[in-house]
Amino acid sequence: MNILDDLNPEQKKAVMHDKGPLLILAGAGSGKTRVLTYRAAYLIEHRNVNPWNILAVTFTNKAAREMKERIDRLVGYGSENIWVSTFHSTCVRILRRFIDRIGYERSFSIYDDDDSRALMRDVCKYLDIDTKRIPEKSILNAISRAKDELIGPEEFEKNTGRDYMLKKQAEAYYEYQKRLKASNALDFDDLIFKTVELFMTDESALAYYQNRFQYIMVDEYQDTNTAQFRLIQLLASGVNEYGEREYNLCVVGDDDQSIYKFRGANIQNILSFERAFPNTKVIKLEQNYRSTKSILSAANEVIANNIGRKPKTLWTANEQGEPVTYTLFDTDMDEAESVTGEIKRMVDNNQARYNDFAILYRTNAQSRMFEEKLIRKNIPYKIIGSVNFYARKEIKDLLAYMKTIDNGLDNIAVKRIINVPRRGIGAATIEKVDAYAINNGMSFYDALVRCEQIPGLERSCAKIMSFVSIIEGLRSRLYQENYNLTELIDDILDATGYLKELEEEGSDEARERIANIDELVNKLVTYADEAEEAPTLSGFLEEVALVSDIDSFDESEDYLVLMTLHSAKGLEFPYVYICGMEEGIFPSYMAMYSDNPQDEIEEERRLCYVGITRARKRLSLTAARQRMMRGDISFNKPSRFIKEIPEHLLKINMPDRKTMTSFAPDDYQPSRMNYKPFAFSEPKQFAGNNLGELEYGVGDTVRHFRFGLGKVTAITMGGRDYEVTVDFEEYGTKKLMASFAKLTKAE
DNA sequence: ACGCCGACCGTCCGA
DNA sequence: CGGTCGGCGT
Repeated sequence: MNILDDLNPEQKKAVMHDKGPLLILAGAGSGKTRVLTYRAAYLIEHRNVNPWNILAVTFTNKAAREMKERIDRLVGYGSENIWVSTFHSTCVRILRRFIDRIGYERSFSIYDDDDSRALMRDVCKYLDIDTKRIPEKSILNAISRAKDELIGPEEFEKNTGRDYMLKKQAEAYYEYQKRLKASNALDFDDLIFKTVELFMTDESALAYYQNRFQYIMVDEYQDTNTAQFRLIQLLASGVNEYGEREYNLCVVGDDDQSIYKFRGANIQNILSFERAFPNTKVIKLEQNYRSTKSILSAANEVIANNIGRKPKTLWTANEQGEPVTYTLFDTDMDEAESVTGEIKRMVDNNQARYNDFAILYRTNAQSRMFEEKLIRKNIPYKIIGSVNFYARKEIKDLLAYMKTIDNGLDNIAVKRIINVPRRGIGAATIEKVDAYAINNGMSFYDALVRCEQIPGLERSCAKIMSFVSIIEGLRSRLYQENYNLTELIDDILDATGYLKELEEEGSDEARERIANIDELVNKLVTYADEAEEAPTLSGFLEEVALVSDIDSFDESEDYLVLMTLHSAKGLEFPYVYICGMEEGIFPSYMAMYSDNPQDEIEEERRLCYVGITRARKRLSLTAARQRMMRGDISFNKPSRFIKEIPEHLLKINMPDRKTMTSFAPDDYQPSRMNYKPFAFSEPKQFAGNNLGELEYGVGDTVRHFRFGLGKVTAITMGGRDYEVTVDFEEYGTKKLMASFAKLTKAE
């Protein structure tokens, strides 16, 4: 076999690169996954590298799974020993083995956002922090950013100065971290942070992994944060048998696709990689294999508006293809109706299947209108990232039972379910137990066990004891022979009366909850069947904690998929719709009016670039003049990103309905009153600017009073008016302002 | 202790 | 608009 045959020269160089740091700047669609997988295969087959010594890190489980499958197909056997997983899973695996060295128990819980918020609520109450003035969310956010930067509570406090707000946040950070520890729990950011901490404090643990991971590959490197960079740097800094540092680290990224600054991604990681790792070999992959020339040119034109990027130009040998289309609708409802209708028509005519399409948007809220239309049209669809399955109440309740059984120290889990279903244990009781637990340095659960010693609890104690005995009963069964996890969940549902309560309620909502519970049981069975090691409760909880919605996306199933532009990163589709191309939506209002609009608009633009480059054959952009947002009607201008695509690449569609009016004028500024960014009660800003509808579109023949007959070749918006390009039979091509030219449609 | 209702709020993106 | 929280009545 020669796997090198289907690679271009640059790709080949990357695959065959021997030792030392390698930075691959891989443009969108340039075959970076191919390079990574081939490289892994090449190392194994041609350099005699033991698969055991290779680590590949991705951002999503889906990407990890796919990479594994592709390597599997390339190398016969042994590939199962390659460690391919996400940053978070990698860290969990490491911590499960060594976290006791930094004072946690190896059975630690993983807190999701909800759990973290519940904990922070407790913390704020305890510290008397007025969450009206300092919302929990903002504190959690500050902590999260700090952890991204490897800043612990001590260092955070040092940097607070005299700022009251920051001082309070520092206090909360301390207490939050203290309580996580007491609950033997880690939040998402801790997974990375604590792994770095482990490696910094325990040389033998670090040496173990440095020795194991002699070749490291990182995908989507542009989205790593400082903590992740440090983690990779530590792992890659092992020495070989001659005592030399080789830095066999291969990272793949594209600075133009960096779209996660808001969650701490540090673009410097890619921009200064060469400085961090001396003698870095840099390889650029600039040939795009995915998109048509039209689509790629549009992408290049848009991203060219960003300054401070690594210079590169993607090119493709693919055909020119159809022009990118842009359609401005009256309302978001028209937009959804038309897009879904167009897709259905193509599928009905057997021109495409549903899974050839993707509808992309900036915010999850935009999915609503589409969903309504899809249901009405009976189109099979999947919305990625709307309500996370594991965030549903009944699922979280059951998981909290499992966590309580698995890790009795997990105070948040215990508090969540102590009165679910209702056992007559109220807030007052919980408060007393909690205070007792804190004063006596014990866990909430241990305090429950000793509730007889807690003053003022005489009446509730019986109720508490019955809860404790349920948990103890379930826990003891876990250690029986032949007891499996499916039985456990059945026993939980049974012993707690959870299922019974739902069955008795009999409402539609209750039925749906039961269906969700069944789904959870299914997932548990799947987990037990597919687990690589012996299935355990912690193993299942861990898997659940680390899945994201995109992981469940299966492109081989024939449904239409809708998702945010962020979720679409790394995917491709023949036909892509990017909807809601409006100022205030995309780019978002937050970016436009932030402290640093320049930077944030550039990030939005990169997001736009990511979106455009998802399309293989056809890209359709849409916008709406008016749109329902949070119950109000808002009016937005078309997105600046539309204007950044040169007109010769853009085909402006007129919606079917004859209601075209002008674009909003350029000086049309969103209102900032009332924190309602772009909502107006009346569209009065349009008054005096009514240019009348355009009765013609691109391709139509029109008549001008002086130039005679001509064919419309393009319509763009310039400022306050349409700019119409007409190819006249006698006078050649002219650009005209629609409101002045008085063009009429000729038959 | 608990359920209901109305006020209020926060507005994006996500592992 | 939709979720959450606090107040109030039972």
